[in-house]
Amino acid sequence: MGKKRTYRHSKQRQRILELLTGTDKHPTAIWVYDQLRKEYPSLSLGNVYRNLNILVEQGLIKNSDFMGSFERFDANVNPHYHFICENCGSIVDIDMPIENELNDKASKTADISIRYHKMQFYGLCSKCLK
Amino acid sequence: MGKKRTYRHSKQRQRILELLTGTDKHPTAIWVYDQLRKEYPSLSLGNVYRNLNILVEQGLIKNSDFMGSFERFDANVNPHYHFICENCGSIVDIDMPIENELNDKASKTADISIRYHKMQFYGLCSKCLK
DNA sequence: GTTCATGCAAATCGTTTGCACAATG
DNA sequence: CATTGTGCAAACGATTTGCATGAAC
Repeated sequence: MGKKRTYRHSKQRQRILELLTGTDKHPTAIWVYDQLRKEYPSLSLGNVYRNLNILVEQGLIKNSDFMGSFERFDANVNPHYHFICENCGSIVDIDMPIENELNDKASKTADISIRYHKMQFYGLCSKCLK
Repeated sequence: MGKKRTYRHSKQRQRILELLTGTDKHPTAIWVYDQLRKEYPSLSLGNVYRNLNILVEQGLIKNSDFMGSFERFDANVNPHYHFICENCGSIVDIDMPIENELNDKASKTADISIRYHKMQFYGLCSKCLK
């Protein structure tokens, strides 16, 4: 039995979503907080976090994180891609050549100069496949 | 004039590096700490962090971080790649198709099943190019 | 009126730092 | 002996949570 959860309407959450859909930045919680404090002077940062997480739950926004909240250290200093198991969280180096053409391809989509890229694959590792 | 810095030999740092080169995991600081505490019961976590950062400075290990220490929220929930400016830190969505063949290519390098991938390009944005 | 949303402050968690002492070169 | 490394504890910064009150349905 999944926990049931109902969402009520909230002006603050509504405005947070509007702020996010209205910008091409990738805002942090504090940015949202600073913007919205002008309209709701009593707004609390904790509530911004709560609503951002609810919007993620609802699938209305995405949280761009990477490998979780821990720093990870790697003695393999050569450029390489990573695989992250969605079930157990283990991280594996992927032994395939770097696709440098992607840098050129991506450069052409905007007025930017690209030096390198990082890539992470997500799925299930051998252990978790069984 | 860059600040000069000399590194002395330290058994703890030596062992931290050995631990990292001897594993294919991508350890966190606490993992290293727990391993090494068996050998050095008085070891402090703060010192582990200090040494990990020194090893990164020396280019002997890598710190796999992503977009800095802040969570970033994005109302664009469609899969897309990101560009991150190395100078100003701004994040831009990259408007190019997802390279799904890469999932197959990467799957073949190990016994894993891949559902999707993320990619981040790094370089200079239009503002910082000038 | 039951449940969810809010503000506030305190708590939590990963990481960094100040300090006094020990080890290195 | 000048400088770096260490342990310890406190500080830090981003995020979460407990609690009492207010709003939604």
